[in-house]
Amino acid sequence: MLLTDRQVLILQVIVDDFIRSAQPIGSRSLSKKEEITFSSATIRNEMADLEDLGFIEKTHTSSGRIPSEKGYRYYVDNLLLPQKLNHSDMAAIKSLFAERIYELEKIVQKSAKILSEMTNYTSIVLGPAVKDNRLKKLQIVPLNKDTAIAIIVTDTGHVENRMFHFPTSVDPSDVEKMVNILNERLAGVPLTNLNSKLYKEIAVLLRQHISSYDTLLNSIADTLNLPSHEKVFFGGKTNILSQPEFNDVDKIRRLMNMIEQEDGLYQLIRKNPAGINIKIGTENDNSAMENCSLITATYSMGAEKLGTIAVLGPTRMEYSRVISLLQLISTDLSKVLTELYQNK
Amino acid sequence: MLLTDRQVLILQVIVDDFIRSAQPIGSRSLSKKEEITFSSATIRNEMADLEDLGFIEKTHTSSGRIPSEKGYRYYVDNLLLPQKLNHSDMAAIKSLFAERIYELEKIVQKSAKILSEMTNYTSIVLGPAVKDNRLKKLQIVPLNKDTAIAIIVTDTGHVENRMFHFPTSVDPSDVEKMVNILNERLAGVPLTNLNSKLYKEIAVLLRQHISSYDTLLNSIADTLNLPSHEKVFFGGKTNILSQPEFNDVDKIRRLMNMIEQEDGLYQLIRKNPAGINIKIGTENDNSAMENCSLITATYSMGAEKLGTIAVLGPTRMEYSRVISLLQLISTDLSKVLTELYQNK
DNA sequence: ATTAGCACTCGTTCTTATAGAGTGCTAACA
DNA sequence: TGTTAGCACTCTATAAGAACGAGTGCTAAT
Repeated sequence: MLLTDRQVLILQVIVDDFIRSAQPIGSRSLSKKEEITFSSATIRNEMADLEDLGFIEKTHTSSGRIPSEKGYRYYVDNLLLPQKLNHSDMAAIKSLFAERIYELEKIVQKSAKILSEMTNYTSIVLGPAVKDNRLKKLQIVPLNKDTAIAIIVTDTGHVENRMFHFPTSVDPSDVEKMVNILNERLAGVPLTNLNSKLYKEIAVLLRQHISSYDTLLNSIADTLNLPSHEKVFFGGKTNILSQPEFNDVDKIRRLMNMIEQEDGLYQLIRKNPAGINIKIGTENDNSAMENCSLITATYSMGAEKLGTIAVLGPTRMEYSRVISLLQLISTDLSKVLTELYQNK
Repeated sequence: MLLTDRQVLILQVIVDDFIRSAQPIGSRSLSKKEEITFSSATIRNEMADLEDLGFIEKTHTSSGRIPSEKGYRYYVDNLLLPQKLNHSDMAAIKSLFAERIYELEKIVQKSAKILSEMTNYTSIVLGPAVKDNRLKKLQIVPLNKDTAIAIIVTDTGHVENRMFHFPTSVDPSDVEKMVNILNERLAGVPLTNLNSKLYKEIAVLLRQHISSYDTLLNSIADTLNLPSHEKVFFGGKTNILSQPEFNDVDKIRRLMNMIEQEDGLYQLIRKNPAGINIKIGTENDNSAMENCSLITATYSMGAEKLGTIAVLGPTRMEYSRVISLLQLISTDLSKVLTELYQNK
C-alpha cells in the first residue's frame, strides 16, 4: 500500500496534468515530461500498479489514465505544495479588504464575489450566523391602528424586522411601556435565549404593568423567532458550467438544481469544522456532486466562529490555488471583522 | 396579408400542436386532426402560402412546419381563447392568498414560487418598489462609541438599515436631538425626496440646534440614499432548463448566465407598462432570449403600481394558461396588498 | 530492473446505405 | 376553379463498416 517514490512522482504528474488539460494521459506523453527519466514501458508497469491500488483509472480499455477520487485524496493529503499567489491576486484581495465597508453582510458578499472571479469556480458563503448575537435594542414602530413593525438590532449591527397585527383595543401607551420593559430586561441576551427568557421571567413582570398583555406578548414572542439558518451568498453560480466536465445537459440540470435548492448545499457546507476542509466527489454524499469537490474555510470574529466560505469546482480543481486563496481570504475576512466589531 | 378562415384554422392547429409536442408538424398528421376536413394536399398548399407570409417555417427542406415568431404573435393577438383554469389551480391560488401573511415581500415571494410551480416555467417578480413609499420613522441605534445603525421604516412597513461611523467627539444627546428633528420634519415625505429636503430645509434647522452637525448630517444623508432598484425574486430558476428546446449546453449556459446576471432581466421586465404584456423571442432584444417568451403583469396597491410579476418560458409556451394564471395572481395580489396596507 | 517491440483494444471520424417523414408539383376530378 | 391523388425528390436519423491513432499489456532482450 505504500507507494514508491517513482509511483508518487507519476501520480503527481498525472494529477497535475489532468487538472490542466482535462484529458486522460498516456504513458508515451508522460515519458516526454522533463521530470520523467524512464521509458514509457516502465511507466506502463507503474501505472498498472497504481491502477490496481486504486489511485488512477481508465475511461475505457485502451485509454490513458485519469486520477481516481482516491488519487485526488492522496494528492491533496500528501503532494500539495502551498502555491505562492501572484502579486495581482494578492493585491486584489488586499484592496478588497482595504475598502471601508461597514456592513457585515456586504463584506461577506464581496468576498464571495471576488473568490469566484479569481478561481472561475462557484463560491458559496454562509453566514454570518446571527443566533449567537446578543440583543442590542428592540423597537416597535406603529404603522396604523392595528399594525406595527417590530425591529430587532443585535450587537453586531444585524437588523431583523417583522410586521405584526394586534387588536385595536390595545392601548398605545401600553405598547411603549412594554418595549421599555423588554429593552431593560433583554438587552445583552443571546438571540437564541430570548424566547425562553421572555416567558420565564418577563411575562410575570408584564402582567403587573400592562392590561391586555397576553395578546401583545404572543405577537412579540412570534416576532422574536428569528431565522435559524444563516444566509447563503453565491458568487459565479454559472462559472462551474463552463468546465468541460459539464458538457452534458443532464449533469448541468442536476447541479443547477442542487445549487438552486440551497438547502442541500447548506447542509453540506455547514457541517465542516474550523479551518480548511476538502471534500472530493462522493465524499460529499450527494449524487449531484459526483464530479465536484468542495473546499471550505471558516471565518470568525475574535474567537467566535461566524461562518463558512467555500468553493465548489470540478474534482479536477486547482486545489493548491483555491486553498491558498481561501486561506488568505478567510484570515483577512476574520481580521477585518474582528477589528470592526470586537471593540464593543 | 389577410388570412382566410382556413389558413387561420391551420395556423391555430399548428401552434397548438407544437406547443404540446415540440415537434414539427406535417400535412399528413394535420389532416388526421378532427377539426380538419380537407386533404393533406390542400394543407400543403395552404402551408406553402402561410410560409410565404412568414407565419410558419421549416426546420429543413423536407420537414414539417413550426410556428415562426410572427406566427406566435398572430396566435397571441388573435387566436387566444382565455382558458378556464381548473379547480385545483384556482384553489391553490385562493389558499395562498387566504393565508395571513403580513410582510409585503413574503407575499410577493410566495406568489413567484407558486407561479413557477403551476407553470413549470421560471417566474420572476419585481418589487415592490420602495421609492414611492413615504418615511414613517427614522431611528438610530448606537452600537458603540463611534458606530450606529440608522433604520428607516416606510409607510408600507418596509425597513431599510445602514451602518455608519461618526467621530467620537459627537455628543450622544446631539444625535438624539437630530433624530427628533428629522422625524418631525421628514415623516410622510416620499423617500426619493428625502435627500433634497434634508439639505434644503433641514440643514439650516440643524445648524441652530446641534454643535457638530455637519459630520452627522453627511452620515445621515448617505444613509438615506436608498437602493433605486426594486428587488428581484425568482421561482423555479431551473424549470425552464427541462424544456426540450434547451437540450443544448451552450443555450443553457447563455440563459443561466443571463438569469444570474439579473440586471438584463430586470431591464427587460421593468419597462413593461401596466397590464399583461407578451414579448416573443427576439422581441425581447436579447440574444439569450432568442427561444424564450416573457409574459409580464403588473400588480398595484390601490391605484399605485407597485411591481411586476413575470413568467419566462420557451417561445413554445402555454400562452393561454400562463396568461390566465398571471391575470388571476396579479389581481389577487393587488387585492390583498390593497386591503392590507391601504387603510392607513 | 528496465526497455524495445508487437499484437490487440477501443474510441473517433468518415463514408455509405437504408428507411421514413414530409414536401412540391402535376394532372385528374367535381 | 378549388380540391385531391399520385409521385419524384429531399433531407434527417440511424446503423453499419472501414481506417486511423492513441494507448495498453505482455514478452523477450538487454
